[in-house]
Amino acid sequence: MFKELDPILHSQLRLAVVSLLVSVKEAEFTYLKEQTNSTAGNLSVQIQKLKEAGYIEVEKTFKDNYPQTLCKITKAGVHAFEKYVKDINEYLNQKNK
Amino acid sequence: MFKELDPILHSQLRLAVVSLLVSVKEAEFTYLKEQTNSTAGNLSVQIQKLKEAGYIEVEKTFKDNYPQTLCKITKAGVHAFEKYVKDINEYLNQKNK
DNA sequence: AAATTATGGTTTATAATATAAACTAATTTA
DNA sequence: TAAATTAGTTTATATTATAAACCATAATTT
Repeated sequence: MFKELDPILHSQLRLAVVSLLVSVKEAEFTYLKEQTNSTAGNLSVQIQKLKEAGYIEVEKTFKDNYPQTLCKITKAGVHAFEKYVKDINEYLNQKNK
Repeated sequence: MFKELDPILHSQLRLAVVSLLVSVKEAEFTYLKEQTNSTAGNLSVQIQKLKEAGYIEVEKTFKDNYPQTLCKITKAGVHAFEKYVKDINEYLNQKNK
């Protein structure tokens, strides 16, 4: 009845990041930091974990002389997100059947 | 944009328990254990936390000579659950606006 | 040009969490 | 009466999330 919730996504900040990347397709570190209201340290760690899980790709370049970390979601990331949405909805909707 | 997710409810087992109690209104420990596929230890701890948060009420009685732990949701619990559902939906729906 | 501040992060330390394992206490069964 | 079952609780541990501290380079100020 209650399916296991993907522990990679069942984390407030990682879920927010993936949620953003699903719609945006590509985003900078600073953009994600602003949108999620997170600290740089926390975001850095969670981006690493999402990368290790294969849910996002991270590209490090330079922009206007400053380092730039670009994140984009992978197919696995999209699939995992969609599954998470389905799974958690069984917890949220009264139609727990 | 992304609201804080109530840390009491943003936990797989506690969310499952509250989700059940919202519809069932009252349930035994053993019923919750079966429905959530949890271990007794884990469930015991999470029930304590939900009780401390004021989200559920716990009544301990005896039934057929065995101890029986009855849980029912409180008004605060219902409100918190409804808020959590609203809040996490902003993470789940692409209409992040 | 030296010192200071800002940018864009990473690494480390810590506190909180989730979970399983071990335990308790009473009851039932063999 | 010994073993197993029921219904939990407590304790220990491993994982997490998070903030604090740190690092390197660039830009700015004096």
